[in-house]
Amino acid sequence: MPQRRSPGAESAYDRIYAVVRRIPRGRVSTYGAVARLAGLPGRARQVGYALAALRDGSSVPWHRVVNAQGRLSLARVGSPSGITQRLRLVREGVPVDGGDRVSLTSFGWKLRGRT
DNA sequence: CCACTGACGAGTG
DNA sequence: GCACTCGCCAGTG
Repeated sequence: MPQRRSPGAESAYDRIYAVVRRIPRGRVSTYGAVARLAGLPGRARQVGYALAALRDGSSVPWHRVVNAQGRLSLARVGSPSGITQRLRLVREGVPVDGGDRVSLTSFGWKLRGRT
């Protein structure tokens, strides 16, 4: 093991993963929102970087994170995982249109839990 | 150390 | 809705 971390000092990645794990099934959140909830306002890019570092089989529901426009960024960059993301979302009941977009208005994760 | 890239966001035209 | 700019930060060469 490389280095031991100081107690209470979690890495930014750990906090990001912790937030993503809290996104309810059938709902989606955005990179910016996750960053903010993780205590990293303005660092949405780092959220994307953290998710990109995830491996298959991780307990982090990364497919529930889309960009601020409601688009599947993964599909936008032509990544094959975009198909997986779309499939998983639809399977959870989140409709994805032909432009790889989801309605944040209806399915965006709101802490208020309004329906 | 510098330049470039990338699962992003907000602002402007 | 689209194109462009700037801000942010980690990783790579």
